[in-house]
Amino acid sequence: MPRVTSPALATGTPPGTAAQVLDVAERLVQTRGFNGFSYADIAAELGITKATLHYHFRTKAELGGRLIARYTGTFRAVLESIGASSEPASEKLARYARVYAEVLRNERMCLCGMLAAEYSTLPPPMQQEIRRFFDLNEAWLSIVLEEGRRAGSLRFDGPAAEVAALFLGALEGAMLVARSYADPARFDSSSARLLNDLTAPAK
Amino acid sequence: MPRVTSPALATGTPPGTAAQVLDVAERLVQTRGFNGFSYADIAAELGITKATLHYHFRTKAELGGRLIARYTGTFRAVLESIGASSEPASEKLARYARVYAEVLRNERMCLCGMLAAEYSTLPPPMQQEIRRFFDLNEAWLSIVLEEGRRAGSLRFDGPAAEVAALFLGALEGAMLVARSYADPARFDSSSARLLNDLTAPAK
DNA sequence: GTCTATAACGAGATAGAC
DNA sequence: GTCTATCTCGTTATAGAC
Repeated sequence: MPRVTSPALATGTPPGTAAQVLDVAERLVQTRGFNGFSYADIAAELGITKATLHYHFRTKAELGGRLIARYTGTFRAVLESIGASSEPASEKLARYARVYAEVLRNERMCLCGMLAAEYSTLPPPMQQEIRRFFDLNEAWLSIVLEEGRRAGSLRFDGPAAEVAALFLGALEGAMLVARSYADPARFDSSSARLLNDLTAPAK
Repeated sequence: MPRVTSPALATGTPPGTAAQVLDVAERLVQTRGFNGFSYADIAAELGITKATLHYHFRTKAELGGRLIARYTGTFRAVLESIGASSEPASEKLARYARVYAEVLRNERMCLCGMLAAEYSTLPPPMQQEIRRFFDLNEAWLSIVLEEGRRAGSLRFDGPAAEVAALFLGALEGAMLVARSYADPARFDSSSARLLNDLTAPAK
């Protein structure tokens, strides 16, 4: 028998089983890694069987792929939202960093940062989607950085793409290390310093 | 029958089974993660049985602990070597970054950076050793940074410990992302930029 | 769409012979 | 110090009833 039959409300999508599975799986990947959880973990948490999981996501690789796709989609929407605002580029970068800080405060690592560690053990389709996530972030960052440099709110030398790569990597690494100390303030410190180097700045 | 009975030479320690196991396991952790390999992988590569592995390392947790201990010890020696030189602090930092670049060129992630991703799945003794590794690195970096600021070869604001944390995290993150692209040059770019921000610098 | 049951395999670990 | 043999459990995945 179906466990939950919540009706589709006018507002928002109801939490169908597939969505609930994605929610739990996402948290497990972000905290334990793709090789650090099993279908049994998800099933136990939702009170369903592993067989039901396989009905919604035939294989773990497929679940992983859909996980990244959803995460990237959500992220893209956030980036577009921040990008569309009329704030100075420096503030857009600060808001971007705050997104990562929020993830960390939930005791999680960036989904794709976590998967990047396990990269060589993942199926090629997942690998490709991970790179796409990074590409998306760096492309967005490059645009914001260039915009800030033109407007004078940011100062840096060389290609914006290089600064974007540094910024992204530094945030990912700051999350990675801060998590070992269960200390979000560690991340905030590095984040603020990165921002400051781009605004106060050079020479 | 014993597979290899290489005599202990006057120079260096012969590659006993335990050391060979550590070598293989280290590479597997750095490329696949602690949850991404098994005793069977090591045994197959060395042509021994899993039982033999358990003789040298009773549990996988013990193997993991000894792995970090050896890695930290090697790292400590490298840091002391760099620290003892009479080069300017900026060059010491550059040499430090080159150590990471070398790891990446071997298609590996920093051992403890990798383990930091899997942190929440690891036994507490391993967790503590991971933090010790980061502590060691940040303490060393703090000293070098302070030394460089006093001597005038480095310029930065605020506590050296904060800059050390940023520097360490940024290198770890740069490795993490660069590995997904199999592109060491990505790391070199971020690394050079970090160094430059500390030497060319602020305001 | 969810269940029970089970297949098929790999994991970490141990006993005991040599 | 290394082996063979085995145990126990967890893993992904499938078949078929409801």
